Amino acid sequence: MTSRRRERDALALADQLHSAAIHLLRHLRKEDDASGLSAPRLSALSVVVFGGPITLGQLARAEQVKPPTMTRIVTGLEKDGLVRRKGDKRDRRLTKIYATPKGEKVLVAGRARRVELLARAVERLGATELAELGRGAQLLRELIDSMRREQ
Amino acid sequence: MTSRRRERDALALADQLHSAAIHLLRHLRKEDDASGLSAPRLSALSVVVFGGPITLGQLARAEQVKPPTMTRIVTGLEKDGLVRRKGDKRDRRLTKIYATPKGEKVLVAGRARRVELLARAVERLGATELAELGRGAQLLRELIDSMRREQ
DNA sequence: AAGGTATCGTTAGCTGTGCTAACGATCTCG
DNA sequence: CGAGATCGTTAGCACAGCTAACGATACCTT
Repeated sequence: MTSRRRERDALALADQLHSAAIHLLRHLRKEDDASGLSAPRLSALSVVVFGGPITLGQLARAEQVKPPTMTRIVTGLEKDGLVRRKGDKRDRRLTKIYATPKGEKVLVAGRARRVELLARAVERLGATELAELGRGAQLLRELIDSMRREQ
Repeated sequence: MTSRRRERDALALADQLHSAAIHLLRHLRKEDDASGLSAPRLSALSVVVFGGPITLGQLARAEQVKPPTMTRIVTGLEKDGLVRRKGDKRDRRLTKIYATPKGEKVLVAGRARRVELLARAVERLGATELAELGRGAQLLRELIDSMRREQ
């Protein structure tokens, strides 16, 4: 029965991916700390910087988080001057989040520091492995997107 | 300069992996919650179940966490009857952690539920993509191991 | 044998992230 | 105008991560 085998493979792979994600983040968290930004803040700031002005609710959805959680993340970023809140003129229920110049700078610097460890490890790979891992990352992203759509 | 390009590729890849890990865990956390076990507890329980009796310190190192953190994780698992502490006869400073039968059962059930969402998504892949993603997962694990060995 | 040092696990206390419930403010639509 | 929907915030809970400090135990050197 080949479907049995497929299912077992899928389960084993899912488990490996889960475990890898946990351990990867534990390593990178140390680098995040060096920049003074936690992983969730860095991730949210990244969305704001690259996704332009965005409402808090949209940001929460983008980060797969409930609004109260995003409120505090944004508050933390704002306290550090990386982001600022601005009410929407049209709909005054909305809070738009803008990246400050400092926020953009810190993001770039933080990102470089954050991925340095991982990038150093990546650089030790051969060209073939680099391509294979890149393909894996792409597939993983697509997988996550498909999970989100299914929900 | 080809090294420039390599560096840029490595950085972009590191960034993708980081982002993917964050979003993957956010999705799976919902399934973890359904089993009553958080991701760190599930991960620690898994090590105990499959890694046999183990000291708290070894468990902390295996999970890339400081001892006080592991103390609380184990306390939570013990309170749920999934694990039990037992002093080592030889070296009475050590606390050995044992999985209970209930712990083993819960791990299996929790794991199945946890990876179901991810496995469903994985099963939608073609055979080629499945193999590619498997290769990516393997490389990622090796990458993490090499990061751990580095420092 | 004894005393100093090292190791192990725990406790205490801080920060940050996640949630739900409830609320006030605002918009929308009948 | 008023009822209901939507948005962000506040309050309060649980958990996970850390450092610092401590008691208990083991080890080692004298």
